[in-house]
Amino acid sequence: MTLSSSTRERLLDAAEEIFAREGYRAASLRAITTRAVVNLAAVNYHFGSKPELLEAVFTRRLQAMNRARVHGLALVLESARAAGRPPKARKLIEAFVEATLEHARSGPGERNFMALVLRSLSDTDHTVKRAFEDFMKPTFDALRAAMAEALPALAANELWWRLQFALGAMIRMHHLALAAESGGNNPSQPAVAEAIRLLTDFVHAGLSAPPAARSGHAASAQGEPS
Amino acid sequence: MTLSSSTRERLLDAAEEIFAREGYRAASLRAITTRAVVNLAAVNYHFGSKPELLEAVFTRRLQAMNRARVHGLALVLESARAAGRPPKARKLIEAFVEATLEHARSGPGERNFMALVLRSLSDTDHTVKRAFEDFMKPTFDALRAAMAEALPALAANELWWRLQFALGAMIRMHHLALAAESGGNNPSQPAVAEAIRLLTDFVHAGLSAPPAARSGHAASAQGEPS
DNA sequence: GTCTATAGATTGATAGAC
DNA sequence: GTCTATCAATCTATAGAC
Repeated sequence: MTLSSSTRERLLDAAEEIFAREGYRAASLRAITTRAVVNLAAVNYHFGSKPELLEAVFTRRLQAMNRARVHGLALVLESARAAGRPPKARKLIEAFVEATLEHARSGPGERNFMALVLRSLSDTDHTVKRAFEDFMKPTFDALRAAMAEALPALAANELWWRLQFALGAMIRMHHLALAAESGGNNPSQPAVAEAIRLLTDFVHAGLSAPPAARSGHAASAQGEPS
Repeated sequence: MTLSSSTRERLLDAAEEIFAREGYRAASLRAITTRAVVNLAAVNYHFGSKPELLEAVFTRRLQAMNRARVHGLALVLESARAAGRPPKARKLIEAFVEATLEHARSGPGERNFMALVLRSLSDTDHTVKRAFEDFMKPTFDALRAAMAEALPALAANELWWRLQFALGAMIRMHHLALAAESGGNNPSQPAVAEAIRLLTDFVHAGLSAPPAARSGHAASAQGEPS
């Protein structure tokens, strides 16, 4: 933890790291302030409370992260439009996955933040859920809109679910990569690069599979609530 | 919480439920003993400590759950062998997913336990990780062995990753179903049934996609450590 | 803005009567 | 086996000196 930055930022860095490693609930303000080499009372002075500190950690990096992903999608859409043809599903997946990983590796802070995001995806703590609620949505919507152009044959409901499955596969890869990384046994960089390629293949095949034959009730055509 | 069962079992039931809902760390022994209508000191008397209580919760249902899944796979393998042909990947997926869901719905206790398993998959707490460590492995190995017969063209490494992606998709479906279920807005039973069918389609397409063209280094042919 | 000191609540665990 | 009572540790948050 560099002492050159302000107390406020050192607190955000330390919180990001410890929330990611220990989880929101298990992380104590004492551990965070100690890591930040800052007085315990500074949290209350600068942020007010522990929940507000978590919120500040999120808002600091969310914009940049989502912008990187949506930008990656936009590039693919643009070049497809310029060529007068629909975008390719595979290109969109690659853009999304690569933008995410590239951003997550752009610095140590971003790396910690990615770990925190991953954790938060399955954290059921009330505070975490609320702070994280609107995070995936704009990005997911952008992905869905782009993918709808690439796969016009899919019903809205079917596309929604397939994208959720794709997200699940992607999240699992991140989990395994992160666990191997911090778990001591180094999976070596090439293995991760290989995994990304395998992920793209898998997800692409799943998304591009022929639409399910409608077996009766078409009532499930509308998207999910959330 | 029925009062007809023993103190020990009422504690296990209550712990299962509250660990699943609040998470291991956030769940207090007071909340658990209150729910079980049992004295606070009973936890220490019957199990010794909080970690040991968690372990007892796991071991109570693990066997039955994994047996149901492995049995589902075995049935498919058997009938394929009887017919003298390799098993179908789709049948294996269906068997695995259905055995899991069927078991998870076989009773209120099993339902809670499934929620706890889901939580534990991404819990980074030391105690939870240790208690959960060897849980997925035997089942995953059975799935991998069966699937290797169905998809002999895939390299071991590639099959390993694809199965992990498939698991990720499955886990995500469970997460969404569970969140919708406990989140008030009822996704209606048919929607979940539809999701299972869509999941099977997605996963099957991903698993059965043609093997990746080996792009140079064949060093990644061995399976992952864990 | 940063510090010390501490309030106030909650936790896991246990001693000892019954 | 079950109870009451309580210890010791830990937590978030805050009051008030500097």
